[in-house]
Amino acid sequence: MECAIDAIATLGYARTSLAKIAKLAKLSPGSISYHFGSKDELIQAVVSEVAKLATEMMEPAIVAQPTATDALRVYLETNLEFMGRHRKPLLALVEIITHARGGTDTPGPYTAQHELALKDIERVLAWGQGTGEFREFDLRSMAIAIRGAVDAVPAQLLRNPDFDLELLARELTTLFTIATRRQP
Amino acid sequence: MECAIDAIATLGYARTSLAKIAKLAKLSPGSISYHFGSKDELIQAVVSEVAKLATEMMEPAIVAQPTATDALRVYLETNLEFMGRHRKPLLALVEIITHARGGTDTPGPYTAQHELALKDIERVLAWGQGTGEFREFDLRSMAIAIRGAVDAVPAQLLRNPDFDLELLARELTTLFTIATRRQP
DNA sequence: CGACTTTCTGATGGCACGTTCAGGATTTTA
DNA sequence: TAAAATCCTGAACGTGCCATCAGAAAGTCG
Repeated sequence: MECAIDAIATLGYARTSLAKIAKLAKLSPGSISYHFGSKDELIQAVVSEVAKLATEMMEPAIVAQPTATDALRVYLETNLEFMGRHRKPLLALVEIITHARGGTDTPGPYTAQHELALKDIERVLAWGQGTGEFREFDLRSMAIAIRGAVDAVPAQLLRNPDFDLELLARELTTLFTIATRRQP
Repeated sequence: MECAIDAIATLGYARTSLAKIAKLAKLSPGSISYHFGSKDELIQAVVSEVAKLATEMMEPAIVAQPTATDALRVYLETNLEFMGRHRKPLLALVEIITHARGGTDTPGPYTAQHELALKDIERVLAWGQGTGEFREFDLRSMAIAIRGAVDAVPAQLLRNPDFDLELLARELTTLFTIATRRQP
């Protein structure tokens, strides 16, 4: 799985084959099929692992915040911090999620996950509107903007490895703090 | 090319083959190679066509605005309007851009295009900061947030065809108007 | 030490892909 | 209408892919 992450993050999803992963792991191609059954199961295993790692790192810090404004700030901070700390796993995850498409009919296996991420944000936003911290706005639209900003980061990271994540984290928190708060 | 757009938008980039496109166009596979030389050239032709269509539709309206605030608003409006009007071409374009990766070394053919898009936004933002309409913020960070929000839309559109683009356009313009303006 | 399970190998089959090509069909030109 | 240019076909080739499998290798246990 480590080598699979490495391969996907380096080569991209499309160019990653079991043979390439096997070479990285110094194994024969058949050996991977033996352990994981199929390529899809290997991919699924990688997704589960990284997603678990991410939520374990982020969720506790977020729900511990006293106000919605703080929760939103910590949401952005922990997300970007995770990207800095676990670059390769994250890039692999993004590669997989953006490239995996269900058949013509099936809705695709990871769209549900994205929907869940939006719902998480909406919950924080609804909280802030409930307490009066936030102004009135459409929950879904604001959630899309927030998640969109976060999802844009991996591409930047891929292009420029020296990208300043801390600066972006500060800017995004002030940006969305201003954009969500009740106006004076 | 029309059928190529249709195929990519419907099936996704990975599942689109020359054979599938040929079937849609009621042609034989060889015929496509005859006209375009290679698959890459066909893809390139699609990208050029759609990109030209997009810039022709959006750029004049944006540069005609008197203030940076207006320009930013129109930037968001025209972008989302284009997505509503030309859904399939846009989805195809996004599929291609996000899925095309250069070799391990080459930087990828379309990353430059994305960088250009960010630079365009930064120019508007710098204008607004120069005139004093906008507060001080990091240009790149704000541009990433804006572009990220716009780029998140196609995925939504794919998931929910009845998505309310006009509502989103209104919400995003107020969001970023508030986020960029000089504070009272 | 010998039997059993677990792990691995490397060749194999079947498949889809992009591309090529000789030749037939169609349209344009003279 | 005859010749020439253009367009198209459908089969063929080479490649890379995932999955399979008989058997070798390594580890485990009575």
